[in-house]
Amino acid sequence: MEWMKVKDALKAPIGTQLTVKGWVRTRRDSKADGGISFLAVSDGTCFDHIQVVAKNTLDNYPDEIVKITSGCSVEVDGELVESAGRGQDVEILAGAVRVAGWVDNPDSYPVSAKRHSFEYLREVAHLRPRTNTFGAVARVRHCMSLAIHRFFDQRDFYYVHTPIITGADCEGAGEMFRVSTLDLQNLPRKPDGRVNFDQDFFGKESHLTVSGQLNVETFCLALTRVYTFGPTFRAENSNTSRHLSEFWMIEPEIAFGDLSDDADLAEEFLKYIFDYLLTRRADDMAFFEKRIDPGVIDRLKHIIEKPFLRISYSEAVAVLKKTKRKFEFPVEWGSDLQSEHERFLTEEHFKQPVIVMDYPKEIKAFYMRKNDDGKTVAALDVLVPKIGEIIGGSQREERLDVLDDRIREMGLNLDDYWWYRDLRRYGTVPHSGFGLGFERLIQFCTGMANIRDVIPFPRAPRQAEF
RNA sequence: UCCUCAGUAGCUCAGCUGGUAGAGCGGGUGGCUGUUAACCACCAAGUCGGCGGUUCGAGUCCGUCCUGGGGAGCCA
Repeated sequence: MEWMKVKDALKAPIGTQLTVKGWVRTRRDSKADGGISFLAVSDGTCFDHIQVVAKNTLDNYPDEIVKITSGCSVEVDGELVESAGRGQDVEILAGAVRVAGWVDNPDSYPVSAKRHSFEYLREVAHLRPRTNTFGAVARVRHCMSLAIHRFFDQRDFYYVHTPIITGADCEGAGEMFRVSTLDLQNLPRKPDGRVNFDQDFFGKESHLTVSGQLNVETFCLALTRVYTFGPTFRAENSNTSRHLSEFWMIEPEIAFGDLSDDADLAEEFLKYIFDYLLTRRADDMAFFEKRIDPGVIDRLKHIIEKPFLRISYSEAVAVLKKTKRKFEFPVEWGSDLQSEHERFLTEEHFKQPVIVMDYPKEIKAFYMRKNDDGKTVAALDVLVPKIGEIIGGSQREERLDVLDDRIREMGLNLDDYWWYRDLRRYGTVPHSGFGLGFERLIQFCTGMANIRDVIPFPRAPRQAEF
């Protein structure tokens, strides 16, 4: 008999002879006709499980089937039939049920058939994929990854694998994890007492990357349109529902593109991937809508349907200063917009996604292109309801002399950026890009409150068990 | 890192002003039922986060450490 995944079995014609394999969610018994057991079997290929009907005529009924508990793995041969009960359209009338793996101690099975808190499930991260929520999150993550790659592929972007280990301590995007093979108990020293990194694996200090942007720019200025999508690391001791020590980031970069092109790309990107998600994972999204975050589907549709408004930072500040609404943090030209300001703009004032452009140069990174006014840089933030900033991007400074001034202004060392500066010496062009955190994207489109629940194995301060 | 709340059966929690522990779910057994958040009865299960202190006596009070949640900062 053909092994069918549950997602296909649920749609197969009545009468199909098939085998399904998976894990039992629940077993319910009836005494009718001398005994019938109902097994809810899930293989994770879709949100729903399939019901298996096992009758007492099966030879292992009394010895095995009635002892099956949540978590047991089974292989079932049988026929797909119309369900004689309510609650499902089809079910499998079993001809054979083989138990592949028992549950050692059903009394203490960590993900028993009951409600569990997310906090608890984090402690059993190896078993939580078997729950409705984490199965759905895993499928949504996959779907969104695919959507991102398809979006870029269809638009002639090449996927560039930027390095995980970096010797360039450049970006200043927070604390970095050191990569070293030196013996911590016996560090080689220089005469002045400092650690001698000449003897380290790479012959210099090295760290885990905090961004692939600088590297991907090099390929942008050769392949025209590129993107990275990979893990990034921050050693910040920040313990919140929106931060991880290890997370995934998407960073496209376009040559011969200015800030306006960048904004176009960001808007088209978000609309595409959310539409793809709603189309392809309707089952999981219905679950998130019903059980996790009512309203999440409307928020996504809102982004798909509404045009993104574009305003300057200065205009945004003017709007915020004019409103009667009280904020915890004051609004002043020159300081960064707080989350409450961003949400006010997109949720209450404009009631649509907003792209804020041209921020004061003091609050933005050195590589962002200086505008003619001398006060602002060509940066953009895409603001959406519920979370505020979802994307941050900029046009990069392509003029070597201006870039050098900015590096010096920020107190950085020109030599550290020698290869980055070379890009401005050899065939420089205007180029732009943006970045977004993949897990925050998944949080947004599932409504999951804690970022540790949208990545399979979260890494956070004091948390790397699995 | 700071502020704040919490840590009691496998899980979620209750336990008033200190007198040596209880419920629901889950699990087991039996009854009933084409079951599906099933229902009814019974049973098992906890050195009350660790260490120290106050007290005749601490789950309950004090100190400290560990762990987790929420918020802040930082940011993606």
